[in-house]
Amino acid sequence: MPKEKSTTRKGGKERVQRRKKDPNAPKRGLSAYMFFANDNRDKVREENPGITFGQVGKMLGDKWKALTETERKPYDAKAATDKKRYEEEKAKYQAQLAEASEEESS
DNA sequence: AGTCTGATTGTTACC
DNA sequence: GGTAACAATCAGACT
Repeated sequence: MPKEKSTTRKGGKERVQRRKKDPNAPKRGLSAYMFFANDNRDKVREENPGITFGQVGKMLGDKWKALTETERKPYDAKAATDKKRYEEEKAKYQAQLAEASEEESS
C-alpha cells in the first residue's frame, strides 16, 4: 500500500466545485463504491426502513470493506468499465487540448 | 522520479 | 439544490 492517508476531508470543509483547471473537465469515472452503493442502497434501506443517510453511509462503508476482493470483483469490474469510459473522455479532452494548441499555433 | 493533494463520483435524507 | 460521511480513484500539479 502506498500511503494510508485518511481519505476523509482532513479539514472537513466544503469540498464542492473546487479547482477546475481543465477546459472541458473530463471528470473521473465512478468508483467501485459507487456501484456497490447502487446495489446496496436499496438493500440496506430495505433492511433499515427509515434509516438516515448517515447510518446508511457508515454502514455501507463498513460492509463494503467487509467484502472480500472476490465480492468487490464485480464492483471493481464496473469501476474499471466506468474508468474506460473516462479514458475516452480523457482521450478526447487531451485531443481537444492538442487541437486547441495546434490552432493556437496559428 | 516520486509523491501527494485535489477534484470527482454516487447514495440517501433533510432544509 | 446542496451538503453531509462513506470509499475509491485517478490524473495532474508539485517537489
